[in-house]
Amino acid sequence: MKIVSWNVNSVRARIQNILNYIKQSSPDILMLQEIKTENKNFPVSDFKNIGYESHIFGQKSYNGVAFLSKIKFNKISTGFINDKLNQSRIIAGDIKNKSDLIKLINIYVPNGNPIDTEKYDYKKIWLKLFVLEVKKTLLKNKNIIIAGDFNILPEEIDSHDHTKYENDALFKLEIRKKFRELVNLGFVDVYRHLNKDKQEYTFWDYTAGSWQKNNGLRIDHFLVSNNILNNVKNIIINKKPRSKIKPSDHTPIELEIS
DNA sequence: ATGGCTGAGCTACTCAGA
Repeated sequence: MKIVSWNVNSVRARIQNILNYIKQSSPDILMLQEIKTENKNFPVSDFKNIGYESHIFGQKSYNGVAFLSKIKFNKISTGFINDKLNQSRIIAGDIKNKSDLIKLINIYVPNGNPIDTEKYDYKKIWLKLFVLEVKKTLLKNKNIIIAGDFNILPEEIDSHDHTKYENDALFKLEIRKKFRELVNLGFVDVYRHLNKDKQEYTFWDYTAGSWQKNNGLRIDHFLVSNNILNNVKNIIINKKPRSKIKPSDHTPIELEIS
């Protein structure tokens, strides 16, 4: 089964790129972040026409997450944490994989910049609530996949120049500690697990020729719980969509499980 | 390079992104 996570930076502005990507890559499940639209304006029929059901947690202008899926989802929920600002940042649902029931949690973590503002406090509180809720969820289901735009650079190797990010909400030590805390509940950062020293990115800023210079960041991640780590076959950062006309600033990360 | 693009909402310009 192929499960993909992609921050598309507006589902409506990106519809043709997304449809092209799906036709080439044919994921079983596509987890979208930053759809930037309300449920009623989500292009459900465009995806239905190529065989995908939509499960949407939208918001006007900002944020918003969704699942596109060829397979059936159960128990879709949009209230995973009590988001203090009522922003649409998490959608979760259960899927059947052979005899396993797997909970998929699709997240768009707050950016948190600049760090001397309430935006940074919101990111910290959000992460705290999220870690607490994942810990509770693990007691009920040991099979969990968390994927999405984490807005966290886990280590120095995950950016083109970590010295520029020491006082950035993506790389502040206390934020990276929250990421470690989440992993230490019993997860594996799949990309880093299978690529110990490789320096690849999932995001390149639109400005300053970042893409051309490969000045990127690895901030989109797949965390798989230890119980299903043996099911992981492969993980790939697919850079092709970032090279297209009118791209998202993020590119898809693709997980293959058995 | 001290935010240099981009999208949404709206229809001039701000907010947000990372």
